[in-house]
Amino acid sequence: MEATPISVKPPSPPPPPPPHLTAAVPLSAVEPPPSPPPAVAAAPEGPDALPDPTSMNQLALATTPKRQKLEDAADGCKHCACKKSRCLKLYCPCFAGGGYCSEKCGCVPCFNKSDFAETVQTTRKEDAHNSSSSTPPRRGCNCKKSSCLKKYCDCYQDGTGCSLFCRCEDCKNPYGKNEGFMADESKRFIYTGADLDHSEDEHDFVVERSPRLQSPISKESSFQHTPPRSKASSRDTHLLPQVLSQWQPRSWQLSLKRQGNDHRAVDDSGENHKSSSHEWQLAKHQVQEDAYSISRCVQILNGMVELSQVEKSVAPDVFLQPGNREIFVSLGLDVRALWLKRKIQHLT
DNA sequence: GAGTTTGAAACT
DNA sequence: CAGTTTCAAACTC
Repeated sequence: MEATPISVKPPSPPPPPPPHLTAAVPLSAVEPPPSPPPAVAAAPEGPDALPDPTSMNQLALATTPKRQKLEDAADGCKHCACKKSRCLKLYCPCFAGGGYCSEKCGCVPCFNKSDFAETVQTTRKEDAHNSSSSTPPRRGCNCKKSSCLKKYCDCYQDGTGCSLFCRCEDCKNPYGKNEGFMADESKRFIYTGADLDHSEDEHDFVVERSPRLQSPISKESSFQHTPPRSKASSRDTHLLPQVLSQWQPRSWQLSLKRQGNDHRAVDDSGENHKSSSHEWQLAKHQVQEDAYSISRCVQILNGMVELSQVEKSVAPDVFLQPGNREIFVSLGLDVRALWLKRKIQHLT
């Protein structure tokens, strides 16, 4: 999610195109030329055609798709086909992706063009302004019926496994299930604190119910299978530990908020808050540390198709340096291999 | 190609 | 903030 340039859910609607604009430029004038039928994707479809995850990417690349997948083109346009949103709402993948629609889009009418840059900018600006800064960017999917087996699922579509950040139900993502492995004390702490009864003291909740905080990322059992991918997506970031340092699950925020409230409540005693805050910091630090563990790096390494066996055998030496581990994990998928190869060269 | 299903965004 | 509606893509037939 992605590096989400704009708010995912702005609370107020973007304004319609300014009257002067629409008056000066009739809708018909901004309608894109009839778009060619979407190029097609021969991706296997239907429940029976559940992809072999290991061959999925090759298959998608090698065959003519039955339906063109909305993915970034070179110009950043996703080739939408909006009809009602005027491409000024997040329904429009081009708008949501921060780019303009292109001539290849089939959208009508379209105001997400450089011709209407002012309108677009105003809309974005207001969206950003209206959106709550406390709302974390969406991470992972929220599938309920598709079992993460279809492209409705962002994770599946990106060829990534679901993570604990997903809220999917009955997850069967072939790239890696979200099995709710955090259904132990760690989960309660990290993820679903809000599910618990908070009528009791929050400090007890934090300290006593999470005696051993484990990293959701480093716990390898969370991902049943993560095959190599040929496609990288910004949305993959929901799997990356770096997210942990940038994003706090709602429950964390709630927890902190409550701690703040408790703070007022127990201000006189003081110590409780101080110690829980300390515990909190320790726990957070522990998560971040686990996220950059050697085992985590090796896990990522194993899934990298860009590296040879020899390189993979040497790469762990690079991870001996904690700084290297953090860089490696934090790097985007597209440059991770390049960076690692360079490091390996320095070693040898 | 039309109709249905799905999940996210927008709205109430 | 939960429930509903709207929207556009994915999917089925």
